[in-house]
Amino acid sequence: MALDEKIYELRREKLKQIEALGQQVYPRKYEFTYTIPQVLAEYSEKTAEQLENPRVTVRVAGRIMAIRLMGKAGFAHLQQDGKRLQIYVKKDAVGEKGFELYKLLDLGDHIGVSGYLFRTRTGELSVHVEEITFLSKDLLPLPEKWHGLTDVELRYRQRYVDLVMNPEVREVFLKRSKLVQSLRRFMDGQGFVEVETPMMQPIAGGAVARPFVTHHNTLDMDLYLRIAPELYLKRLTVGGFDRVYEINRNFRNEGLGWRWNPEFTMLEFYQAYTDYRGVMELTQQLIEQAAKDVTGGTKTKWGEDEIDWSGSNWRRMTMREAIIQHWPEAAGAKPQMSDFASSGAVESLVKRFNSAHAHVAYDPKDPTGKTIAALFDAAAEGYLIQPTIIYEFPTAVSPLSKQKADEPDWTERWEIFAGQMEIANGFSELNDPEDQRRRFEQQLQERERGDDEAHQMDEDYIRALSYGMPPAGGVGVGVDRLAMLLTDSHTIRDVILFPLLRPEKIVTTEDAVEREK
RNA sequence: GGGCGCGUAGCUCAGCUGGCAGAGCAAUGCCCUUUUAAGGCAUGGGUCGAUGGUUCGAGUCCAUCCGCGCUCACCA
Repeated sequence: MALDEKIYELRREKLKQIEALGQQVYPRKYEFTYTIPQVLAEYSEKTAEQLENPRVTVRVAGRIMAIRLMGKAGFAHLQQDGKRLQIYVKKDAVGEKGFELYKLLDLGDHIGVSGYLFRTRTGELSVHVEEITFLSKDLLPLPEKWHGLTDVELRYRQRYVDLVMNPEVREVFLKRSKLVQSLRRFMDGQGFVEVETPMMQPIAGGAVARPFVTHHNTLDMDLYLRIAPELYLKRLTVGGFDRVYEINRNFRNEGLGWRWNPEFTMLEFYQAYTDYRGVMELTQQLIEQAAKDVTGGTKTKWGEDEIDWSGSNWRRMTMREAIIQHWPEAAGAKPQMSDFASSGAVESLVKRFNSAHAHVAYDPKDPTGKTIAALFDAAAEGYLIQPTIIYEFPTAVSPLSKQKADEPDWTERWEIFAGQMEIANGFSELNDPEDQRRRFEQQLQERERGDDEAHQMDEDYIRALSYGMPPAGGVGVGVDRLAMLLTDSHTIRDVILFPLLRPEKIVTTEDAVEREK
C-alpha cells in the first residue's frame, strides 16, 4: 500500500472518530462573523490591552496549514483567502470532547472556531478558541510546509494544491481577474457594448491559424472552434453596433510554448468611423490604464528589465523602420526603404541576414510581404521590451486590413510589442466587399500552394460587407500575454489556471477503499 | 518534429569512478497548557518513471518507451 493510501485510510478512520464525538463529518454550512483577512485588517494594530477590554469574540473558518500540539493545549494556523490567523486551543477552554476533536485534526482540514482575540506571549494576534466545529477533512497529505509545491508538472496538474500552498500563485490569478475587470471598465466607459459571438463556426475565419474541428450530431456537420471572433464582430458593425467588444477564448491548433497555449483569451473590439490611428491611441490608453489598475503604477518588473507603461515611454515605428533599426551589424549595411520594394531585393536582404545571424525560413514561392514579416520577427521582435507600436504591415499577411492609399503593398495595420511579445493587433478594417473577395481569393491561392493556415472564403461575410460596413478600426488584445507582462510571469501557463497537458494516468482515491474490502 | 536536460519516500532533495537506498518536512506512538520552520524520545514508510540489455553485482552504464522542462523549428 502506498504511503498516501495509508494516510487516506488513517484519515477516513479519524473521520469516524470525529463523528463519534458528535460532529457532522461533512456539514452543510458554517456561520462566521469575520473572514480571516477581515480579522487581520481590523485587529492587527490592536494591542493586547485593547483586545482585552472589551473582548472581541469572533467566529472564523479556514483550512489548517500548521498545527502544533503541546500536551493539553496547542496552536494551529487557519488559512482563508490566502491569509493566515493563529488559533490557540486549550483543553480547559474547549472541554474534553473539544480537545479530543483537536487531536484528530490534520493539516489541510477545514474547521470553524469561535473564541476571543488575544495576543500570545510572542505578540501574535490569535483566537483563544472556545468551540471548534469540524467542517471538512483533507484525506490526502499536503506538500511540505517549507518548500511548498515546486514540481511544475504537479503544480499545473493539481492547480488546487498549488493554490493552497503557494500564495504568490493565488496573487497572479487575482491580478488576472483585476486585469479583465479593468479592460471591461475601460471599454464600457468608452461606450462599447459587450457581446458574445459564436465559438463554434462553420468557417474558422478572422485570423491566420489552424483550427480545431468538432462535430454536431443532429445537424451532422463539422464545426470549427473559432480562431478569432473578428468576422462576427464586424458583421455587428454592419448591423449598427458602432462600438462592440468581446472578451473570450480563441482556439488555435498550433504548437505550445512560453507564449502559446491552444486556448487563449482575447479582447477584441471595433469602433466605427475611426481608423487604425484612432484605435491605436485608444489601445495605448487601455493598456496604460490596465497597468495602473493591476499594479497600482505604470512601471512593472519584467525579469531583469523594468517596463514603463506610461504614455511618454511608448515607441512607434513602421515595420520597415524596425528592421532597419535592428539590422545586425554582421549582416552588412542597413537596408534602405527601397530594399523592401521588390522580391529580388528582399531575397538578397534575407540572404545577407541569414549569412550573419540566425535563419529566416525563405521560400521563393512565398509572397514578398510574408518574407518581410518573417524578417521583422527574426530581426526585431527580440529587442522590443518596452511598449512599442509597429505599424504598416505587408498586405500579403493582412487579408482583412485596408491598404495604405499611397502604397497598396502595405496596410494600415499595427501591432503592439512588449517583453518580446506581440500583445495587440489593430487595423483599419477592410470594408470594400469586392476588395475583400479579391483578398480571400489570394488567400485561397496560398491555401492551394499548401498553406493550410491561409484564410478561407466566407461568402456570408462578403454579403454582410455588401450591405455596407461603416469605416472602422478594430483591435485584438492578448489578455493572457498582458497578464504575463503585468505579473512578471514568463510562461503563459502561469497565467492560465488549467493549462493544457497530456492526460495522466490517475490513481483514484477509490483504490484505497477497494483494497480495504 | 529536432537538440539538450530531468524523473529516487506524500513533499523538497542527497546518493562520487557500479558494491547493504538516505536526510529534512509530513505520518504513527509517547511526553509537553503561550508555540510558531515548537521541542524531546521512539517507529513505520521505496516496483529508484517503465521495459529490455551489459555485469559476479545496476538508483548509478547502454538501448527503447512514457512523462515533464528548456530550446530550435512551426505559430495573426
